[in-house]
Amino acid sequence: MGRMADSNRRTTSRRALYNRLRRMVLTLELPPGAALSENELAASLGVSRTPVRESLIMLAQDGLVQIFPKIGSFVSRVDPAQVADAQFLREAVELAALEDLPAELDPGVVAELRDNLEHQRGPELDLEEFFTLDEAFHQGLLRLSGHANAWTTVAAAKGHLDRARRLGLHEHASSAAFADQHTQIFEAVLSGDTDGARTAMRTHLRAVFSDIERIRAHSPQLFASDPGAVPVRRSVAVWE
Amino acid sequence: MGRMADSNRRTTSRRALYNRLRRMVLTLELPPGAALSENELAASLGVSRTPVRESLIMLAQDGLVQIFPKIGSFVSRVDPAQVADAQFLREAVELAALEDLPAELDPGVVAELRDNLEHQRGPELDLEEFFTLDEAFHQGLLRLSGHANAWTTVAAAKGHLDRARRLGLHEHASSAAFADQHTQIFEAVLSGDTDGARTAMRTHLRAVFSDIERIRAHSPQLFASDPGAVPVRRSVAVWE
DNA sequence: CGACAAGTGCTTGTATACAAGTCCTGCCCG
DNA sequence: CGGGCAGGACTTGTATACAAGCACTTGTCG
Repeated sequence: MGRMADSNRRTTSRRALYNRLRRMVLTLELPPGAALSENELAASLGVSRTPVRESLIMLAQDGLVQIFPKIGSFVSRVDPAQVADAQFLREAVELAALEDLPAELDPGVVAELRDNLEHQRGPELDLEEFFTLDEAFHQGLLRLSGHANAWTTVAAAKGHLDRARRLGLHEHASSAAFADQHTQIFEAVLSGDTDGARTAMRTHLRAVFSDIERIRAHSPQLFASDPGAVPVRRSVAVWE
Repeated sequence: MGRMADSNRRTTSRRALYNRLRRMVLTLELPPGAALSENELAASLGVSRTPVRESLIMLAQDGLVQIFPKIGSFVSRVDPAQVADAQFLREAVELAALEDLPAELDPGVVAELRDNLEHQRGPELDLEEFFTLDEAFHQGLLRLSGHANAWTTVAAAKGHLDRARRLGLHEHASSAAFADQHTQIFEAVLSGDTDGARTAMRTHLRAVFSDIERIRAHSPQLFASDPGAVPVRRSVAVWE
């Protein structure tokens, strides 16, 4: 997350573009490897190259876009190394948060989490909806431990991980299993069983991770083999 | 760390500026709160506004610079909340890494760490030198656990923490005490005493943190009180 | 027929001009 | 003397023009 760089009321078009493109990248609407032409984007969005270009630079800073000078800009492929890093980091942070839980849990957040879990069991659950709930659940746990802001830092480094997870959810909706794991974690937290919560969390996060490995074998073209490799320019390019 | 966004051989002037300004911000050569005029920078560096501006946008994305539209760009003040976040994150990651140490430690890295610690005890130690050694020491520990890359992610979020630490080191050189703590951690790692290493690490990191709190009371103007507050434009501005 | 080379169209990088907003200064008027 | 308002000097935001480089296409020559 860009950590709210400008922070001003007036929304500049660069910022709007950044948010929009970022969402499109994270939701895979812009798939890994997709070419992002500054000219095309500018024309289709009705602005000049400048704000487009600057928003791409911001996304590149997030690691979500790669800019090759004089060649082109591309949605970065999911980098397994970065996914692993983000996974390790996330596990470390979430487990540390569980160790840091106060004796008295914030009842508001607890209620919110309970509500969240109930929704997760909903029968007709859109993948995007589940993803949002999942995100909110984990963030809620961090808020319980008083480290809400740390989540935004983790979220910033989580771009590659999130895209990989989304790929996993797209392929086989295993949301029910994840919902069960969430419930297990939550109940351990409520009963004050820190060790149990940590174990359940570890199990959960590793399940997510192995899901990703499976996906990688299945759709290798979305992953980067050599991070330095330059994508070929769409020659005959089916592309739309 | 910008995670090497372009990754190409040819160094663009934007990238050079980014690296240069970034270093200046992190070393406090550009102190928190300093105004960064695109025009001034461009003129003094002999380039146009474009690369200057774009490098500032990258720094803003890192949270090291704040851009207020139509008002100005400023080196961001050290945000205590972000420092605390980075501290929590760092502790979580480094402790998790200690739990992840392999049975057989890489002898090359071990030798490197031993060498590093020896240098830390050097009599005439520049603050910058100590800081570099400190950084290398912690990174080395992460490499031992096989999570070298996770360090770069942590480093990216560590900007505010690092600047606060540097402030602390500037005020009273307590490097000797830190060197002792480093040695204690290292020896616990070598002897396979995971719990001892974790305890020592926790003690060490918290000592660093309390150092920061002390500095904040001492030099509050370098810290942000209200993160959303807009700096006043230098009116008569002593400024240089 | 094959290989090489100029050409063409794309890309991003940089420079510059202008637009729009903010803040301070100083004049003018009550 | 004090208040208000206009102007100017600064800021960043956006648009546009041109420069430089890469990749493919195509024509030409051996």
